[in-house]
Amino acid sequence: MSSERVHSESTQHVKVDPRILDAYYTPEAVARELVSHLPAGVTGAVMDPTVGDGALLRAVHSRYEESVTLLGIDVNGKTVRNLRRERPDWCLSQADCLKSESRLASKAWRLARADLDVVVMNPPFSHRGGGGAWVEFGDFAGHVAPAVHFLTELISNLNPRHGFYAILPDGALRAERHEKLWAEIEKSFEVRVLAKLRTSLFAGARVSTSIIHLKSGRTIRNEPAVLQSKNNGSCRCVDIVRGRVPVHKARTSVIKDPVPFIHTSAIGAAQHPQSSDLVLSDTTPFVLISRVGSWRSPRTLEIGPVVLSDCVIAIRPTHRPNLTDLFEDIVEHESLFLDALRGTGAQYLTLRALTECLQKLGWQPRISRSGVAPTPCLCAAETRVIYGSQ
DNA sequence: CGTCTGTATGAAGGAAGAGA
DNA sequence: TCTCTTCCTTCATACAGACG
Repeated sequence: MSSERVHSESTQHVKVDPRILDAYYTPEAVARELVSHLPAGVTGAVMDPTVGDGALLRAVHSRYEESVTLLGIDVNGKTVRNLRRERPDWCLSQADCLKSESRLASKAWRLARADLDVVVMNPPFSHRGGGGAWVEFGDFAGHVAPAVHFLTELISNLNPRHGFYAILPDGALRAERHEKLWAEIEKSFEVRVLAKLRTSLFAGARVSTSIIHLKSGRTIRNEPAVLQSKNNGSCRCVDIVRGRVPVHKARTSVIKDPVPFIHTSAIGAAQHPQSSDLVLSDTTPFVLISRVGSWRSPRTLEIGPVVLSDCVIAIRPTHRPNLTDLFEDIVEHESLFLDALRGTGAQYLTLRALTECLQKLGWQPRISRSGVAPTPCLCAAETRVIYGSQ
């Protein structure tokens, strides 16, 4: 996972300077899983640019035995020296693959540039506090997480016949800041998620990860189909409102005039904590769903006002009689929302992902501010909305 | 008055770590 | 070991003050 890995037993993790990276080894089981996805006819060079204790290359060797040449690079000199003693037949170099001068000086990199079959990799993951690196790729320029930085450097400089097989955190694949970069990558690479890994595979970490494959060639995306949903011909506009009040603030606020506070654990069952910030209160009716954590059955809430926790999202139909239709649509197509829940750590639903889900169901969502009265919709349907006085 | 720069605030994404 | 809550970080926008 990390180019800062220290040689030791696999499956253990070693904390390095937390301002830089957490270092984890690739567990043998994960290495075998990744290698099982490689094609049968690999006969040339296979490279791991963050070789660490060599788990990935060992898995490659046990599958292809002597038919492949193994190249490994790691930024940590001690790691490379230890591995050289263990595996004198591998070509191992100490270099920083993120720096062109450093990698160009290494023998393993030069051999990989000349002729390469496959890259297997488990790059350093992003983590809290990491601002990321500035990356330029095609028309994309921006800050990306370390794992994505690594991947971008490699796909920009190597051309393996069978492509790149990488273990990446969900954040690397799903974060909105990477969205444009992936769109750019998919212009010239076929990108496939081969497997999703369990969150507990890396000892000491809780990360959602996947094995992905990038191969030269354009990805053809299927247009998302609009699913069948109830449509009575009326206005299908809905407001998406993300709650704004963190739980800890709700607890410490001064009581003025208690307003029900709605948190994930209280979906459908309003609580009365200490908060009463009427400015942040939202007008029902709406369908409540949780934003962070696992998917819970949505609930409708028809009596307001309420204060929404920042962990929940309210979906409010502009045409009030549509509340039941909206609720039933969400319940019926729950799998759509389950698929949209992603995250390296906890799972969460982004407003964009939610918007796409609702669009697939034939709704016309727009993102509204919490605590602000709903404005009439601009759709063609002739419906009038009256809130508050009903 | 318009522009530039610095600061405050808000919105949203996202991961650590507590607790079950 | 896994789930879920808490709340941190980043980015965007609004606002205020300095300056020409």
